[in-house]
Formats: sequence, structure tokens, C-alpha cells
Amino acid sequence: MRMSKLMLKTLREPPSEAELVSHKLLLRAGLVTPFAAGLYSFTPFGWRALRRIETIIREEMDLSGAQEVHLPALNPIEMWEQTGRAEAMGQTLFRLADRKERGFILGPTHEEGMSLLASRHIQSYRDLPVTLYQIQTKFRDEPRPRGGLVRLREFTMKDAYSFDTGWDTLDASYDAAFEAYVRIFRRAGVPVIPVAADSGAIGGKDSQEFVFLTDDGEDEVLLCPGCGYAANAEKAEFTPPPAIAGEPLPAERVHTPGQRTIADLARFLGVEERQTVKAVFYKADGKPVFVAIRGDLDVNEVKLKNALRAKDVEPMDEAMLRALGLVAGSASAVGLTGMPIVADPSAVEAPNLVAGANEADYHLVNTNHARDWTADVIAEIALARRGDACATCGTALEVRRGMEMGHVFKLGTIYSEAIGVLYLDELGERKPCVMGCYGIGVERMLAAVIEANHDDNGITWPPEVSPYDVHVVALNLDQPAVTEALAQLEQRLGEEKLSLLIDDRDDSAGIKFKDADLLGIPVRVTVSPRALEKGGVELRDRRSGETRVVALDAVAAEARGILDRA
RNA sequence: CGGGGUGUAGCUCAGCCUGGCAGAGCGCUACGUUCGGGACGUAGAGGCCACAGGUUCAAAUCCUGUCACCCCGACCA
Repeated sequence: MRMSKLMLKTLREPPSEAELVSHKLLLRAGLVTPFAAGLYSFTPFGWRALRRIETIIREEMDLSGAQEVHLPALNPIEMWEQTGRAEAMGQTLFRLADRKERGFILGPTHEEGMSLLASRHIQSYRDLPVTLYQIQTKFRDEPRPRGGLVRLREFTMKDAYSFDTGWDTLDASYDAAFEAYVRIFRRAGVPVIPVAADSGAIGGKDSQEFVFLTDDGEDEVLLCPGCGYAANAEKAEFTPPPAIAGEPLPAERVHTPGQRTIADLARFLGVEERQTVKAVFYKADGKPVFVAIRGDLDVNEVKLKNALRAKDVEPMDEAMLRALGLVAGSASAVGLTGMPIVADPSAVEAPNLVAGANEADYHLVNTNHARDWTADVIAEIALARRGDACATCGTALEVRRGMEMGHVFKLGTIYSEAIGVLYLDELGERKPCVMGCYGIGVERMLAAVIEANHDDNGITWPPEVSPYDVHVVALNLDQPAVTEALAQLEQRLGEEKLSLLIDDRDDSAGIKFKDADLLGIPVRVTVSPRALEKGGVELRDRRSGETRVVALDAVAAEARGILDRA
């Protein structure tokens, strides 16, 4: 490709809207053009990078035994109603109607569709196991798209779904997908770690996310430096700080004027925060729930949702609070009726805790579970924080930010039952397939590739993702010796199946070198009178900056060396 | 949805407080000089100052409303 013909415009300064490095470089190097929040167009150069990522994914998925298919992005809404997700996904779904007013959605994911496809082809255990995947456009009306390609409203996803006869063989399908993911991220130059993730109240067993650790990530990950345990914040298991032991003392009502927060209350009474009970009110699927947790801990809403087997949990609104007569700041489970009480073990096991008196400006000291109040549900619903003890080895957990690059998930039979993906087993019995699902966001991966591979001057593509293999900078093209050498170079590199971006623009050397660094192709070859005098062309490794003059007939091998080494 | 910020040339921004000809740098076009790390000169093109309404003799500038974009949070199969 000749740069004089390529529709590409680099920018000296990044547009002000960009915050992340990847976003800035995507715009400066001209890979994408914004259309609206969460919507981007790809230019020829950017599109090549994206397609190369897809190629890696496709090769590794095929190698793992998965079979590529393609589903419509437009889905009849009925199958989403069949699984209950038309409602569950709420406003995230882009909805539309056809001319006959039949309802459709633009697929945000394809469990329903893939199940429907599988159900038409799977009849017997002899047809199993099978893993299907597609690389396809997804639509999600995200409340807040962000970070350039990190969170989009329309994006490409590689989504795969495995169908097995049982949980035991699902393990093999899951492991195959897991291994494929490890290879995909390695080839694409994105360092990831697998972390345990929440599988949700809808069932499922194991769920792991592949997380790229970066301070600009939107997810929080807890890591144990002791045993290597890694989990996202919603899933992380830990041991909370111990309670202060003691024999139960008689409860007592005390006047606590103006003390509404745990911190104020503890200071006012001269106790530690872990000697109090925090009262939090939630709405679980629309119904009120009272949550009690030790004062020094916070509620993990995902764990709470799972404990309640609820579809949705949200903080209680003012109206419901008032209607139920709850006294925010002085509420407690003591004497509370009319709603279920969920308690974290921390609030149950610790003796002599300070709790609200359900009366403004009054609290109770020395309350004890079982004696003064009783939880309807006791479940671990506390949020892990930096420094908490690892549940496995006791080491203090660390917190890191990260980007979720991929997710592998043992789904179970939720969708196969709802859609009817059934098979006949050896005994002639009809059973639902046990499913797994596996996703990678392709644009987000491109963003991560750049986050992980750049320097002050621009992108430093991993060779397998780079839009071109070799960037040829031609200087002094008015000199016949240069055009002649360029022609030879083109031929030899072409024979080696190396793709070339040739800067034949009538610009100064400085501009060309700056652009070459910005665009980040791994190998740069400069064809110029100066290099020719020294007996060849100049070869430069984008990453190391190492530069040397190489004879024309050795360039292809040398370039290949840089590409293979990186 | 809550909080904050920004909308002026393709990009980065000044001008707004204190109303009075629409500006700079980069980029773009032409010509000339340059020619190995974002060169220089000359001459140009390019604007619904986000949009709507109001105040005023006069609005990029003041007032009201709306929209868009970005950031933080909430949310996120």
C-alpha cells in the first residue's frame, strides 16, 4: 500500500475528548473516527488491525475444535421473552418493530439465538459435544459508553457456546475454550490474568474473566500475593477482621443526638466501627429487604442478590423508606417486622454490638443476635477490600484495576431448557444440554493491545496484530537510484509474503519518521541515497530502536527475524 | 439517572469577565526554496461561534431552555 493513496490522516495532537492512551493513539494514528457516543467508524488502517485480531481469534477457536457459524443480529423478541431476558436486560436492549409491528431487538449477546440454532440440529447424545462460535456485531444501549473503544454501544464480539451432555464433559469444553483464550491473548500481546468471577443468580458454576491489569480499567480485581488467588470485587472471598470477643451484656438504650453515620456513632460512643451494626435497606425484585452487616464492612450487592436469589437488587428509595417507617441513621433489626432480615455472619457472630433503636437520635448498645433479633437469612454478603485476609491463605489482599477482555462461563441448562436444546441419551431419555459460553470483545481488545504496546512516540504493534509487516520510508524519490532500490525491495519483500506500507509522500523525512513511529509497524525500512551509499537500506526495529544498514537481498530475512522475535 | 466539565476552522485553542469587523498555531491548496526526526517564505481556501428563544441600536460574548461530547459515580448477559 502506498501512503500517498491510503485514506489516513494522522494528528499531531489528540482530540480533547480522549483520556485513555489507547483512545488518544487510536485517534492520532487515525485508526478510528467517532460518530457518536460509543460508535466509531474504522479507517482502512484501523480496520486491518481489527481484522488481524479476528484472524488470531478465528485460528485459535478453530484449533480448539469450535465451529464458526453466523446468526442474525436482528432477533425476534419472542425468544428473548421465552428466557425472560427481554425484561431482565431492560433498557440495555435496542428495541424496534418491523412494518407489521412485530417486535425485534438488536442482539446484545446470543445465548437465545445460538440455542435456537443448536436446537434445530442437536437430537442425540451422538451429536454432542459441540462448540459453536461467531464473530459478530452486538448492540447494547449502555448507560455510559466510555474510553474510546473500551465500552461501545455497537461492537464486535467473538461469542462461543458449548453444548454438552452433562457437567462432566462441559469441563472439557470449558477447558478447551480457556486454553484457546490463553493463546489468543498471548499472540495478540495483551497480558491477562484469569480471575474468578460471579456467575449470577441465574445459575451456572464456574465463571472466569480474563483481565488485563491497568489503572485505567473499569473493574476492580482482588489479588492474593500469598497464594495467587484472583477474583473480581463482586466474587472475591475473604475473611473479615475478627470481632471483639466478650460475654453478652444487657442491652441499653442510649441518647445519640445527631449521630447518623457509623463513623460518627463510633466516635461519639467511643467504640470501634466493628462494634456496631450497619443497617442497609434494599429493594429486591421490588420487595423490601433489611440488611444487617457489621459497621466496618460494606454490602456486596451481587452477593446479596445471589443470597436472595433475586433478579435485581437496588437501594431502597425514599418513598418506600418512608412508607415502611424506617428511621435512616437509627434503624436496626431489633423489633423490626414486615420484611425479611438478611444478615452477614459478621453481624451475627459478634457480641455486644451498637445498633439503631428505630427511633431518631437513639441507639442500643450491647445488642446480640438470637437474643435481641433474629436473621431470616444468614449469608456472606460483605465486600472485600484492600488488606482483607485471603480466604484461602490469610495473606492481605491487594486491589488492582483491570479491563475485562474475555469471559468464560459454565452456564448450565438455563437456556437449553428455556429454548429447548434437548437430546436423547443412551437410555432414550430426553435431556437438556449443559451449556457454556465464552466471549471476547474485539474492539476492546484492540484498545488493550495499544494500552499494552506503546511508547511516547506511538504504537508498538505486536507483529501479529500490526496492520502491515514493514513500513518502508522512501526518501528523495526524485533520485532514480531510490526508485530502483524501492522497486527491488518491493519485489523481494513481496516474495516473502510481507505486507508493506510504503511512505511515498512528498514530505520531509522528519514527518515520515514521526508518522512511522506513531503508526507503530514493527519493522521500518528506509530507502534513501544515504543508506544506498552505505551499501543497502536502513532497517529499524520499532520497539528497540535498533538500527542498521542491510543489503537489499538480506532485508526480507532480517525483517522476518524482527517479526518472529517480537 | 446523580455530580462535574466542555461546545468557536479538519485538530489544539484564544476571544466571553467589561457586548461593537471572526482570531492564532498546526493541518489543507498553489508556487518557490528546502530535504534523515513534525523545515521556511509568499499567496489562498476554510466558520449557522452546538441549537432555539430572549435582552439590546448591536450578541461568540449577557439571560433562559434544549442538545451533544467528555470525566466521576450508579448501572453493566
